[in-house]
Amino acid sequence: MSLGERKRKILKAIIDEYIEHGEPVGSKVIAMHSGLDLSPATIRNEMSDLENMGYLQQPHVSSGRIPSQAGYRLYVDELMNGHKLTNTEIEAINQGLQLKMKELDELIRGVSRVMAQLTNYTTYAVVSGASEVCIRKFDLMLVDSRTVVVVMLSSRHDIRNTYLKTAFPITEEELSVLNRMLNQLFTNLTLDKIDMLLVRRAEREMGRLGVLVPPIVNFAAEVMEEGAENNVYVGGASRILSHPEYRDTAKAQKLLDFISERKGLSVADDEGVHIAIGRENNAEPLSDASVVYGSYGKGTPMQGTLGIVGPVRMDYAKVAANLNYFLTGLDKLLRETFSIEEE
Amino acid sequence: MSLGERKRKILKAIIDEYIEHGEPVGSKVIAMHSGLDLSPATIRNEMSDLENMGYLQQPHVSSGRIPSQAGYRLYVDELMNGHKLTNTEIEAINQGLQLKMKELDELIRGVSRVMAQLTNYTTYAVVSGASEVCIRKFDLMLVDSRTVVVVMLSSRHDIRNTYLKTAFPITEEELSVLNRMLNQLFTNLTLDKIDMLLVRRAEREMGRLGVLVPPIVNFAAEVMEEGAENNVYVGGASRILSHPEYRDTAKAQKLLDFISERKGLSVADDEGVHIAIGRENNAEPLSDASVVYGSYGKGTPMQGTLGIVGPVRMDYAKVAANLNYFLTGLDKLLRETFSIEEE
DNA sequence: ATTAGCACTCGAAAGTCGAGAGTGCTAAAA
DNA sequence: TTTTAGCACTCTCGACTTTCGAGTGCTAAT
Repeated sequence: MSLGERKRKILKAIIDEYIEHGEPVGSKVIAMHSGLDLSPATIRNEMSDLENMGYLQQPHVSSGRIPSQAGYRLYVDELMNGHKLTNTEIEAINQGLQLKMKELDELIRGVSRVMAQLTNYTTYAVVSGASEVCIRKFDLMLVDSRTVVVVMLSSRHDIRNTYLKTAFPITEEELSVLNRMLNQLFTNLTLDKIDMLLVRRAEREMGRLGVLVPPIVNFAAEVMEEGAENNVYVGGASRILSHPEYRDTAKAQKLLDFISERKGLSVADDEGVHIAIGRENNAEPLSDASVVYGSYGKGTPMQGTLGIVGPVRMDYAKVAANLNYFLTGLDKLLRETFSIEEE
Repeated sequence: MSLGERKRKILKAIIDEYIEHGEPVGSKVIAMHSGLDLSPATIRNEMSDLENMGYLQQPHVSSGRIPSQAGYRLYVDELMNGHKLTNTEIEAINQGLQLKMKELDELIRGVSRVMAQLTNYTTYAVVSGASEVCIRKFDLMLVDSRTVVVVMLSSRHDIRNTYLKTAFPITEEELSVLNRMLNQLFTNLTLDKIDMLLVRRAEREMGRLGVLVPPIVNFAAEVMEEGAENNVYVGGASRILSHPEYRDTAKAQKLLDFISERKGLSVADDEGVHIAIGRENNAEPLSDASVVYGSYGKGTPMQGTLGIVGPVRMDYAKVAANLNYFLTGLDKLLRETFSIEEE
């Protein structure tokens, strides 16, 4: 059953109005401000129809209507205007993007923070785990004669480090031998290719520095394991507090806790911005929240999803437009960084 | 004017009771549960005195008393019982400490998270800036023929990295020359010792790899600058929401915003646990919050302060005991790591 | 010095009431 | 057939009142 043009216009006007003001909207306001030249009574009839069709609902009989989740869905799919980014927004996004490109491993953390600032909603970024993680490079540095810092670069472009203490002093020369050996034996191997035999062999070959091998390999294994998992960052957690639908602290906390759990957040792996409204999120704590999300960096080792979480009454047009622009920019930067040519 | 023993006992009983239940306490409860063998009427007289002395206050005339900030101060200084850590707490702390000792630069972030989990309050950790920061080591890695990762280790034991792209392919050999040169020229220099002449000279000497010198030195300068600043991490931001005094979202947000500002938080540099109650914090947004904080790692490059922020009605005994134990453990670990012997 | 007794105060919860916004329905107008 | 004016009706919201009870301060007796 498809809606007539007039019903669509009225529905759109109601939702626009409700998104802006957050209060049930009555027939009078729509009659006046919608541009349609109709009396409140006519609007009322149409509203009644829209309610029967499931697009609107009435908190109580003597109050205006608010959109149902189905109503929002239709709005998002077919009714809402594209939001034209303001210059301020564009500038803020561009600036946000430049911020952290220097330090790739901090990038995503920063991105989710910037996006939170931009939209005033809580955001999350999921860095997708890769199935085949390996260590690209080991690098050992001597801090003092008995302290070694091990830096390793994974195929996911994580750079991780760990400190090791030795019982005896070691020299730069010894260390560089160990360094070379680690890079020969343990780079570009996925976790399942590293077995105890290999570790033993390395240990034996290295003489007295052999004791360093197991802790280093262990740490490497940890890095690889973590690299295989999705990694989630949350930005602007406290921002949901500024929205009236989360005036109730318990509700706010439930949502925040769920997000901080870092599980069950929507992940995209195709182009474009996705919107999940209320119960469309298949997670109970999100049943009265909406998530706007999209994928970035597809094809690069840093691919992932950036999402914005807010109340169902959210300015979808604006948020989606912002996210879209942000994603496009981020994508471009990542492609340049990882030298992926457009085909 | 010093308090008689009986008044002290009554005051202690009142504050204990109030901390536990959060509601104004009346004379009856104290008469029954305080162990003192006195009638409510007597208690009332004493309470009246205590109010005149400024240790208690009455929300309204027909309600029980609550402690004033001065009352809490006295309680904290002289009245409260030491809290004996439970086995569960000890275990949780020990586990929390081991968690991240491997990765020093992640350590403090982790510490503040663990402490938040432990106490169910919002926490912060300030890593003190050092006045004389320098780069200890540079380390260059070739990711692919035109991408270099620069890793640098600062005297603050920050390990930071940045990605550089070159217009032309470079070899391992070239890179190791650059690496050696950077380590010779730019390590162990504070920021004020690095001038353009030095950079120019290095640039010239390096031939075609010279173009890499300025961005690397710039980044190093950034790292040094940041190392001179205090660095603040916040843990468990959403936890204040679980305390009834922050049922009011606006209030909660004001406090959270202040903490996230990362400025004006109390820093300690002597032994032991400090407690600042309400307006004792010299920051307006903290005027009805309390901060329990203490210093760790004194003498190591990672020294700083760990603090817990909560409502004035806080279980000081428990929080202080937990923090104290945590700080001691952390301190010990840091001293071992940085090989500082006890004198 | 302590305590029982009692009048008093005041906040919180429940109840009452009128105003106003908004509806649905009906009958007239277009 | 569609639209609209008119009107009775519903229900929330805020203001006001009432009731209840916890807790007090004071007085007089112990």
